[in-house]
Amino acid sequence: MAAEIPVVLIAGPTASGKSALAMALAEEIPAEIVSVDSAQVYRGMDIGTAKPSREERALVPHHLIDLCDPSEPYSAARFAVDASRAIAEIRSRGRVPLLVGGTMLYVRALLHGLSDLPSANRELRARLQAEADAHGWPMLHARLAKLDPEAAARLSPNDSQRIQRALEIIELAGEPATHAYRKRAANPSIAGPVLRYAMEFPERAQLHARIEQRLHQMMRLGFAEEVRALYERGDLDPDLPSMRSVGYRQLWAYFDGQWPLEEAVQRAIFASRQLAKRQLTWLRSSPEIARLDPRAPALAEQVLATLRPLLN
RNA sequence: GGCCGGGUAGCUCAGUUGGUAGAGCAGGGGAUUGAAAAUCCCCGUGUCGGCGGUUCAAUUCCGUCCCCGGCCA
Repeated sequence: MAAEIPVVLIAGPTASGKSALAMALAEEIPAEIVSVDSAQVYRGMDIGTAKPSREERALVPHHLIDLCDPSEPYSAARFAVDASRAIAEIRSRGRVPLLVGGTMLYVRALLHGLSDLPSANRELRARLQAEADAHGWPMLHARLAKLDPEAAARLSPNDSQRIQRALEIIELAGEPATHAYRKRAANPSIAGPVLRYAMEFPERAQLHARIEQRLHQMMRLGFAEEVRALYERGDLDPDLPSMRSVGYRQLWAYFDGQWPLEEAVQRAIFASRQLAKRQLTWLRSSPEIARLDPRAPALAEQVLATLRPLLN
C-alpha cells in the first residue's frame, strides 16, 4: 500500500552535507527529493541557496524548488500543503520521498502541523508596520497585552514579527491568538512512517570550516553576479523575505554601497554560522531525530540498513 | 638612530583625575505555529606589552626595555 512507504527526513544545519547524502540514497533506491528549504523556493536564487544543480535534478526528481518569484513571500503554511501533496504523489509512484533541508519550522509544520489560523494579510501587516515605524514595537506590544495578555507575556516587546502576527490573528480571527491556538490544535500533515535523521558534526569547528569554504566557493561560482542581477531588477527590496536570506542580504548591502565586498563576504559567513547555530538549537529540542556524522564512512549504508527492510 | 603616536576581551576600540575595567563585532546558550536563511531573549576575568620604581594601593604616575605604525635622519 502506497501510504506505507516510509518518508526519510534528512535535516541538519547549512553546509552539513544533506544533499550529498540524499543523492547517495537515491542511487540505491527509487526516490525523489522534497526540498525543505525556505530560500530554495525562490527562482533566480541558485548559487547562494546551494540549490541542486541541473545535473542533480536530471538524475533525481526534486520538488519544492523554484516555486515563486523573489518578490512574493512564501510561507510555512504553503509549504505544509505543497510538501504533503508532493509526498503523496511520490508515494503513489511507488517511490520514497526524501525530505531534505534545514528549515526547521517547515519540518515542524509537516511533522507536527500548524493550527488552522488565518493566513498573512498584506494590508494589515503594512498597517501594523506603519504604526510600529511611528511608535515602536513596544507600543504594539502594550496593545497586545490588553487584547491577549498571555501572548504578550510570552513575547519580548521587541519581537516585531510575533507581535505583528499575534495582532493579525486577533483582528482576522476575532479572538485572542492564544484562544485560537487552543481551539485549533495542530495536526501532522503526513501519515505513515517517517525515518528522521540529522547531520551533525561532532565538533562545531568542523562545521564552521565547511561554511567558510562553501561561501568562498559560492563567490567563485558567481554569487555576487547573481545578487547583482536581483538588485538591478529594481522591483525587489531588502525587506522581502527572499532578500533577507543569508548572503543575499549582505551582498545586497554591498551593491547598495554600505560596505566593501570583502566585508560583505565576511558578514555573510558570520550570518551562515549564526543560522547554523539556530538550526542546531532546533535539533537539540528534537531528540527523536537520529544523528549522523557527516564524515562517517558509508553514511548512506547506515540509513539504508534501516530503510530497506521497510520497503517490501 | 631621533621624534611623535599606539600596545586593554578572539577583533576594533573606550575608560580608569591611582582603589585591578566596558562597548560594538565575533563566539556560546535559549526561544521558535502562515516572513523562519526570519524575528527575539540571555551570557563579558581579561598577566590592561615585559621588568623595575614611587605609593597603603599602579592597568593608570616615573624609569627602562620590547613590539607596531608615522614622520625625520
